[in-house]
Formats: sequence, structure tokens, C-alpha cells
Amino acid sequence: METQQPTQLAAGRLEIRPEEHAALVDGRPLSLTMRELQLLVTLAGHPQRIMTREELFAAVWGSQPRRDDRSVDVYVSRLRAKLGEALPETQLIHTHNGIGYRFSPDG
Amino acid sequence: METQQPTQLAAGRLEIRPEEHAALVDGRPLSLTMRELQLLVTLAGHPQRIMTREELFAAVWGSQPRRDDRSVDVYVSRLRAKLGEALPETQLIHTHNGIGYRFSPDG
DNA sequence: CGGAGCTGTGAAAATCCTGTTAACGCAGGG
DNA sequence: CCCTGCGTTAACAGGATTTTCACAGCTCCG
Repeated sequence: METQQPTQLAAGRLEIRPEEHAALVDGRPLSLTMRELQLLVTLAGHPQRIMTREELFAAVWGSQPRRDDRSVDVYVSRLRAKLGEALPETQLIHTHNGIGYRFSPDG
Repeated sequence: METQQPTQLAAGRLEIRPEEHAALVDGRPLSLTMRELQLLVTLAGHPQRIMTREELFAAVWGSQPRRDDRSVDVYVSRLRAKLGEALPETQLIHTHNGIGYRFSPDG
């Protein structure tokens, strides 16, 4: 069981405070939904690591995804949209075809 | 225990003087009730911080809210109405779904 | 007493979030 | 070219949450 309680995660101008339910850019919180935040926390909690959809789903939804479930993709898309609004020209979440996604603190 | 006694809180045209039981817009006092003022002071005392209903209730009512208590929401609504009258086109209090509310000095 | 204002509560109305599906685009292979 | 596999995102319906309204009890005065 991999439980982690980082009080703070940082990635350039982005700062994540899981216990405060907040993801800040320049000190200003983004309005993320619960799911979006959980997903971001999970990804950012494992920087530079390629995480499979299964891993992500398990961490955020707490169960196994159905076959052909696209929830993770949809939420990554929503998350990217909001991050992109606050941090244009920055690509924090990278796609790894056929595998999953990876969070890179440095763009 | 986090007690603070700021003699003054400012947010653009809004000025709050807790010890004088007053909230002013352009020097003109708003007529807020006790609860509304306490709520505003609490929120404004933690700018940009997402505060849960529990935190807010504890700070303003001095106890734990019942389950499914909507007092905080109702008072936020009343407070917004009065702030919105004095400062149209300004959104000082932001909702964070599933969590609580946040005060942002800059709209 | 009678009026005015504040409070908390319940419930309807409005808004937002979620999970799902499907359409679309892109790249690679045959 | 056409087909296929994969990722991205628009759209939608249902559910969950928040916002607002109405109301009844209280208190504070004149």
C-alpha cells in the first residue's frame, strides 16, 4: 500500500496543497473539481513517472476501471484545459501512447 | 489555535475594521449583521485560502455544525448580496464545490 | 403590546460535477 | 489511399451541491 502525505508539491509556479484541497498558481487557487484535484495530486505526487490509466484510476476512483473506460482521459483533458489557462505555454502533463500519462514539473 | 487581531483588512475599495465592527466601501459602512460581519472578517482574514464550512462555522458560530447544516451557505449568500450591492461587478467570495468558500481581495 | 430586524431551518430553484458516449483528428501499416 | 488504433474533447443526462426564498421564533426597543 503506497500512502503518501506530502504537505506540499511544487512545480514551477504551480503549488499543490492536498490537505487544503488547493492547487495554486502564483498563490491563487485554481478552481478544480474534486476529481481534477485528486488526479493532479496523484500525477504530481509521482513526478517524471509514467503512470498507467489503471494506476491513476485506482488512486483517484479507488477501484478498477471498466474495460475501455475513458474517465482518466477525459479528466486529464479537463485538467489540462484549466492548467493551460493559468499557465499558458506550459505542458505539465505528457501523454505516453499506449501506456498512460506523466507529470513533469519542468514543462 | 489560530487567533488573529488584524486592526484592518483591505480588499480594493473594501475596508474591514473588526475592532470597530465595521466594513466600509469607499468609507461608507455597509449594514451587516453580526453574523455577516463575522463571516466576512473570517473569510477576509484568510485571503486566497479555501476555507471549509466546518472552519467557517467554527470561527463564526464557535461550535461544530450539525450534519447538513446550511447556515454558512445562507450567510454567504446574504453577505454576497450586500457586497454585490455596494460593489457591483466584483466577486470577492468564491465557491469551491464540495469544499467551501474562498475570499479573494482582487475580485 | 406592536414593529423592526436578526436567526436558523426547510425546501424549491439554479448551478455545477460526473461518468459515458460518440465524433473527430492524427499517425502508422498494409 | 483506406483502415485501424489511440487519444482528445464536445455533448449530454442524471445526480449532487449550492443558492435563494419564505417563514416562524426571538429580541430589542418605543
